[in-house]
Amino acid sequence: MATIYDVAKAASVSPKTVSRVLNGDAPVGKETRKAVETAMAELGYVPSNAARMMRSNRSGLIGLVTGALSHKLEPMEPTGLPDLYIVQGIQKVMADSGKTLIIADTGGTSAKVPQLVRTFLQHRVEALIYVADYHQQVTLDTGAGNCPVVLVNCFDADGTPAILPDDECCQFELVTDLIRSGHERIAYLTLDPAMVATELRSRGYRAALEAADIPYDGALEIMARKNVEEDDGGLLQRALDSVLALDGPPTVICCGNDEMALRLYGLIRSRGLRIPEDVSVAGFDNYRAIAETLYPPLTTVELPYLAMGQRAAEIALGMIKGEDEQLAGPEMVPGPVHWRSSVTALNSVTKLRSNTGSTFS
Amino acid sequence: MATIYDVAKAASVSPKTVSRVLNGDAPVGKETRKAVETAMAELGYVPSNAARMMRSNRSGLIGLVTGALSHKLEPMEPTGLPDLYIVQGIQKVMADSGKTLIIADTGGTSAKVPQLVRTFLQHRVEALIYVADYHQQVTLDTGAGNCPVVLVNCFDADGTPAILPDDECCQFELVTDLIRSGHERIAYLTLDPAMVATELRSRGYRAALEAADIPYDGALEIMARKNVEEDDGGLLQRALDSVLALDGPPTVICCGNDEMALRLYGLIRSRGLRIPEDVSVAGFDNYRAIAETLYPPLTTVELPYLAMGQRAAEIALGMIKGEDEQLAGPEMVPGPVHWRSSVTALNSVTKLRSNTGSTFS
DNA sequence: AACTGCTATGACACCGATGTCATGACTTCG
DNA sequence: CGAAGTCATGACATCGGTGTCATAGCAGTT
Repeated sequence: MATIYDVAKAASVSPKTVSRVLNGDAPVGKETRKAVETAMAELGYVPSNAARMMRSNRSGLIGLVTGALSHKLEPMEPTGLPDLYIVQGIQKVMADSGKTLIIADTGGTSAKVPQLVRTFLQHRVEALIYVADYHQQVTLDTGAGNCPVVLVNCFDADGTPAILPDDECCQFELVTDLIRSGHERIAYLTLDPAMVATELRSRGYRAALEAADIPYDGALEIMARKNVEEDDGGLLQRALDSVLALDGPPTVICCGNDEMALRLYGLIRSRGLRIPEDVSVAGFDNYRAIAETLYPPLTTVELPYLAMGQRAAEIALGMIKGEDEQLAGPEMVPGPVHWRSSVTALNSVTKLRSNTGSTFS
Repeated sequence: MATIYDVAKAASVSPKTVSRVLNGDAPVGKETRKAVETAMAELGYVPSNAARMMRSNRSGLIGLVTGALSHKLEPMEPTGLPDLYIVQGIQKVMADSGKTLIIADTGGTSAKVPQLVRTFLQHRVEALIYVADYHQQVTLDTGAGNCPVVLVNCFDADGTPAILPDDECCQFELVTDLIRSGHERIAYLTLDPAMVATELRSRGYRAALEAADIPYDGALEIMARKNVEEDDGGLLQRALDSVLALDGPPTVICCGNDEMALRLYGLIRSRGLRIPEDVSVAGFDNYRAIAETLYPPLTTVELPYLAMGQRAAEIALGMIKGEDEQLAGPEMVPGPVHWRSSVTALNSVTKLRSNTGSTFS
């Protein structure tokens, strides 16, 4: 690989002059510049980041630790593929800032994290971003020293900057939209309560009811999914039977995620009911392969993973620049409701329903 | 950040001795070693890869160019998320070899590739891997010079080493398994013929029929999906009607992918038919969120994305080591059939069907 | 005793960039 | 015309490690 000295020799100038052409930080004669550029092209010269970094101490690298690449091997997927969208958001912002992402995967074992962080520090990353595969609390033993750290889709007890999906707000918006469409008996089949998101969404569900002066009916909110092998879908089936048997059966059923909704479609139809004429269904995650492919297409909420990734990247960049806007705790990012035909309007003023609070479609 | 000199001073030894402790490439006295290790721990010393690289010329970095992170923003997803599994496979092998992955995303614009490659070369990556989001031909203007390049899920005209899914073999295995189960009238609803995979799979389908002495009936093989906005699913509906109206209707319907199968479930049931009692269904991709969630679970083929990634990484590592086992063209990797209850056996000798050719379950 | 061989360590140059400072040519101004 | 300022360029040190070679101490050999 050609070095700056080779180029200098070929162009009959000093290495420093080549450096000046490269960085444009000092005036260079027209002739000289042309000679240098020719030499560079002929030799296929590409400057070495390593050498450059030794003086400047700026690696241009951002370290990203995630389980995104491995967690899909696990049998249980609590949600869709949030982390990938997050990584995507981060990548986009970083690329626009001229930073290069270096990625390491935990392989599902958080014990590997310190090792991975060490590797990153060896490469002198300018910031570290940790992306979790679902909304959870973590205890990160980074040993990252003074390297900026941002958590995404997770938070810790030490007030490390964190970007989180606003599960509560999302569920609130969805249920509020349902209420605007005339629904009042709204069932909610929840995910495993062990998940942080479950509790948050439940709050959003209740808050929306309360805001509309609809009394909360505990019989309508049922846990219908457990993250254990024994849950073969039986929970969902029983939950459905339970709410349908109520005196005032629900006109719409909210699901903890889109996969649950997909199963529910089958269960509802096998009971001879139509969607949405007899009962409406709403999901969560906007898992498009499901939500858009189902018939009728599924009304669901999109967690703002892409936006979260972007925001996390912005925060990280800010911390690199030393801006003191360091948020000392979690920042919640809301996401939009995707209204599709799996939910029918019970009143005629459908148009009242608008995309409140959504920042993107 | 502490340097090797700081450590040397703290331990009252020469920098070179610290280096020896780090790399274990020469004997170091017990006492001395302990002193150095203590100093390193106290100072939180992490060696700089940049400095190390300047002498050794080994960056420990592997460059990965992909559209994996952005293509899911596109409205049309021809297949599942193959590239992610590929990246996962690569990551795993590279991590095991102590290499760090640096990732850049094309953002869907292949025009960005030269720029990305340049960045990688600046970081002196030891190899470049390009991952496409679906099986296709590419023309890569890398300008990578003498840096090893491996293509995954795509190939070019120059004989660059490439790892490809064996679409033909996969479809062959699936159809052969169907035939073993007693099916003879096997419909095949294909994807857009513009895709490389479509033609290959079609060949596999016909080869399986031929191997079993079942005459090929063109009326059973219908294009049912086009990658254009106008295709709202109408093609699939008409294709289904068409095969069901035949004199000898199919006993099993193969789909170009799992999403198509998901839609087909709905269409078949809306015609009052049961799956698999009245007609069996098979998919393609083993898109688990769909295949395992549907009721009944979907028989489908898994393209060996993970294995492809691993293989690509191995090839790349081999090229780095300078091994001459360089394959000069594409290498095809087969994948396993996942047999689930969406296909019924028409004969009683179900047990004949075994996981032929599958290397993993 | 002189020599060989091994262990443990340090001095020093070097990798490929860039920051600092110096220098020579030329312009501009009082 | 001489002083001051600008432009274009180069010499040299430096960043943080590692390769090479030298050296000193201490067996073991003959």
